[in-house]
Amino acid sequence: MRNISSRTSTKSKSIPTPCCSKVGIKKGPWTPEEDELLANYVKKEGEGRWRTLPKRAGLLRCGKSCRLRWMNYLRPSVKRGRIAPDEEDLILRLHRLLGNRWSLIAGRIPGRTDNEIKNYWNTCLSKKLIGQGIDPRTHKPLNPIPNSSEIANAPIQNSNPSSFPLEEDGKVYRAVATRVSENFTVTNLDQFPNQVVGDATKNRPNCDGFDMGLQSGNEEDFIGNGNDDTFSSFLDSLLNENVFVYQQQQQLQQPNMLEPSCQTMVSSSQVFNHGHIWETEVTSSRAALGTDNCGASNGRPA
DNA sequence: AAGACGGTCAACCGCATCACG
DNA sequence: ACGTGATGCGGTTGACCGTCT
Repeated sequence: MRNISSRTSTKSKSIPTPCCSKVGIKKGPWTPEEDELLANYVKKEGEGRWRTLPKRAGLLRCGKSCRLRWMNYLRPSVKRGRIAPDEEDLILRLHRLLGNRWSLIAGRIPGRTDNEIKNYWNTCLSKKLIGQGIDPRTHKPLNPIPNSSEIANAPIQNSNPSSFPLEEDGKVYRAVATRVSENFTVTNLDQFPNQVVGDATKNRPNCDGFDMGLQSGNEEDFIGNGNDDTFSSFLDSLLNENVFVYQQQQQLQQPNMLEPSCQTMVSSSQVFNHGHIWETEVTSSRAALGTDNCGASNGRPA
């Protein structure tokens, strides 16, 4: 990680913006003095009220800039340094499950920010996947081999779905999973605010090419209130299942490509799943809205 | 030695959602 | 129900730095 102080004396960007266009509002890299002012103020007064914070803290910055600086750099819980191999593995699996939901992914990796993970993905991981012949958006082979694509494109069926009420960061999630014969297909990992379920399909973040489908917010499917433990354990199980299928696809395409850490996980998944083939199909937002170019249909079959 | 090039990452931008009156 | 300000999120930009030629 580059030392921030080496960048603090650089020229500020000068493009005017709606929130920073006021005369006297500073832009560009933060100086150590500004960092200290902000950190001291937030430690003393707490987070929030970002709009008025700069004035109260004696900073010539807009509130957005202050919030970003605190969240991505100054917060004590922010972990600096290189992404560890196990973190990278986790990012890969979470991205396969969640798509470009950087804040959700970051929420599962202690000390890492969404910005950091997003940067790491865009600069390192996506290129690494492309180099391995894998589409970083879909996590499927760029040039599918028929046999392997059979796994990747296992039919999504909708008989007897089970809903998983989940909650994280104060938001409620729903994952609808369907077990069909030997295949377990997660057909929906839905997110919606607890209070406005009906708006769940509006403006979902970019799914970035996932094979997306989204069940419209149907409150009858929702079973009670979940908690973070439920979400964690469910997501963990998804991750374990997901890595198994992921490695299966990779093995079919490039048999000698597995890294040692992944091989270990595959073994455990195989034991856990009693040799069954598991498929995880995670769906996300924008396709369901008809506002992206993912080319996906509107959710699961009825 | 120096310019070109590419990678990295902090910061900015626009937009959507939330909260509240 | 509606309007408005605050907050949060993902995409993009551009400066810095190391490596290559």
